[in-house]
Amino acid sequence: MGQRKSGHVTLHDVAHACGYSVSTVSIVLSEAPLSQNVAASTRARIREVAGQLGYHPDAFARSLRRRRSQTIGVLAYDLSDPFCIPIVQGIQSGLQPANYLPLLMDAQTHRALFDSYLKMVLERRTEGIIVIASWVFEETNLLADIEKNHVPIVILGRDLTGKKIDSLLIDNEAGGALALRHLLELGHRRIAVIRGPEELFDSEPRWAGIRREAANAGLKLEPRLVFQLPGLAGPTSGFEGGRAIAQQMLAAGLPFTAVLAFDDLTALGVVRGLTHAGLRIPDDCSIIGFDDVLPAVVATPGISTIRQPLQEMGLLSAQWALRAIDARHGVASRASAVQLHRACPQLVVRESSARAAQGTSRGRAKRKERA
Amino acid sequence: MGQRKSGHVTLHDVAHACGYSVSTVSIVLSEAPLSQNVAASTRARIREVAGQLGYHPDAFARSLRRRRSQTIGVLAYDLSDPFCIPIVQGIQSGLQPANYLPLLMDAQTHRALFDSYLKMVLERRTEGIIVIASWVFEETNLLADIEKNHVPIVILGRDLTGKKIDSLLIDNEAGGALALRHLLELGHRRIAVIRGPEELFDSEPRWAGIRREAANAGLKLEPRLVFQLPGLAGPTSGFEGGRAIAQQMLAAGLPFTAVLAFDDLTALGVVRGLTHAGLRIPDDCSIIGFDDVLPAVVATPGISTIRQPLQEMGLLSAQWALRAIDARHGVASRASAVQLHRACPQLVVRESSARAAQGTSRGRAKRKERA
DNA sequence: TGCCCATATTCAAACGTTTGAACCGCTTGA
DNA sequence: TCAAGCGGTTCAAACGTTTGAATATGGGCA
Repeated sequence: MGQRKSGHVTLHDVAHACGYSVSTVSIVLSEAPLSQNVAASTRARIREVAGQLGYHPDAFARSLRRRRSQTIGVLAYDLSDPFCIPIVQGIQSGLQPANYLPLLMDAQTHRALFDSYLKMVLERRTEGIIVIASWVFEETNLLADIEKNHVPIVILGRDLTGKKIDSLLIDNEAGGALALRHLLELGHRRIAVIRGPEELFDSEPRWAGIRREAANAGLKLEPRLVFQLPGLAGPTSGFEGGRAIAQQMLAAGLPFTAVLAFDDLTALGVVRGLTHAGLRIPDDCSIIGFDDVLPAVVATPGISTIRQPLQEMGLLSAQWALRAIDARHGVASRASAVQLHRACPQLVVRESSARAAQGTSRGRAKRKERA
Repeated sequence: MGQRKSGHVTLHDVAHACGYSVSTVSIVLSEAPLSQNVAASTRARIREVAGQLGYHPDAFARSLRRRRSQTIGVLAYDLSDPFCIPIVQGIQSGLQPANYLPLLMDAQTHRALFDSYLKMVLERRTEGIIVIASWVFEETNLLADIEKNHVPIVILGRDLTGKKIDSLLIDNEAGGALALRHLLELGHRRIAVIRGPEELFDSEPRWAGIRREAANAGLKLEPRLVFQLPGLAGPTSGFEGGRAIAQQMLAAGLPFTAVLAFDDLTALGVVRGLTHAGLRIPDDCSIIGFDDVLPAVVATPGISTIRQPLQEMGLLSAQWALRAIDARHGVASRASAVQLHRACPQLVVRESSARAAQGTSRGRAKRKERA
């Protein structure tokens, strides 16, 4: 039919087919302000022909000319972590109304991939970048390039306001405290804690919150019941770590009635480890996780956890990015200060936590206090 | 510094800064064949300046000129389904070596979103489209537009070869048979089956495989123990469905020692339902799922399941797409016939399936044969 | 008749690249 | 001495849009 060198239908094709000039066709199809001056009959005719030919405007040419890509880059450190998904969905729903498209990239925890994607994002002229919680992000020297190219960034999952980057994260300290308080309120005093891996930013403040809450309650945490997850590697490393630590816990020979795990996958690992050792959850031991990801919902027993409002956080990050873009184009007030949002964690009680064993009506007789 | 109207550093800026023409700079930085003719000192100088300025080529301008977007669109029906993630990763790793980038979009099961994304994909001139298993895809009239614009499509998760679309899917029939065979080999005869929702393409052949295997083994499936999942809505609808059906199963009053669930989330729902009714898995009842998604791995007991090689399938789909693109550019042999690949399902035995209750050494005494 | 206004349409330049062809100054073999 | 060749660099046109300025057409009004 009317196609030219490239396989695509162009404005030129449509113009040729209906006898008007490229300009007119462009004005009509892009609904430019000028299109009010175009005769209604012409408009109709052009639209009709465009439809017949299956015309879709070329985003490259358009973006090149308009200098807007209508795209923002989303860099996830690992999509296979169920943690990322709700965030991505939130971002998407935040972008949708503004007709922006997320350019989603999964670094799969590979540093090299991360860098190369960051470069691609820059090349594709995304008007903003949202980074989902990445270890090493700040080291990368691409950050300088990003600044040179004036692309606004939002980071989700850690505080980089010190580097003048808008940051959004959960209030880890409050979350840690909330988790411990829940266990305390259920009457637990002998509580094992699994701290997060050292290279993860969340680990420290979460642990601080736990200690604070313990201090408030006059509880002294037994140091031998405090464990530390090894570094992360792969999506199930939290699970494996939790499982291994559960065994260590039992081997330690100290009594405990509850475990506060760093996150949900770790909690699920603990469930596995303790269950295999013959304990029952929550009758013999309560467990609480963190994040509230899908596996925590569908496991049995359902895992009590501290919920991160991931979707809301994603949404907000998208809105921030859009605002920053507007500012760059002079729409909104320019040069507002760098922002920080600490999302509020929320306790979700499911089946993995229950009153401490002694004197409970619900629990069956404890069969083994420990291995 | 040297920036011009757009906030970005352009070839022109670099040329200006180092005193060479735009052409030379382009030739050097894009490593065109001609760059061998450029003096080594010039090359070095240009690279140096480009680096200093933080130059990144504008993908729009480049793609416009080269008529290659180096991008393929990936349309997932719902990213929050853990099923999608390994596929996406597979696609990504298949695209990586060819330096193609996936433009990932999550339709979130919304028909309207799906259409608008499809349109965007077309506008962004992705050179190919991979669709992950979508109910209604074939209905959409955009399909005609896609054809008009000559963009190769691959669909993952159903057979659309009838519409001349390359298709990749699991051998559902073999998978269903495999699942049943596993239960039979463990000595189960009273087996409940949960069929998939009607609108899902996988449901029917999977059920056919089950019936075939049953017939082979001379087993007659009890019709009152065959259930049907209601239509899907949301990521946890499979779980909720399985849970509800587990209760119906018990209420039916018929003995059964195993459940063959449509997928893993359904299986997890069944675990929840039966566990709450006081049964133990697998001692009192074996359960097998389908897919092998993350929650099935980290649940306790781990869910025995039929694994789909999702990552491999994703990888293959990417390779197909790339091949089709090559063909369009005359590199590979043109016009090969439409392709179909049925991936081979694989049994993964975990903890949710065990020998049938009677006469087993492993199982504890069955406490309730049924509710 | 000439002038202005409104309406409907087109011109042409730009966006930032890539690339075939052209150019320039030198050497070199005939 | 000259044509040919070559290394190194630049010209200029194109890719498909958008858009401010320009054009053509036709009244209406003085």
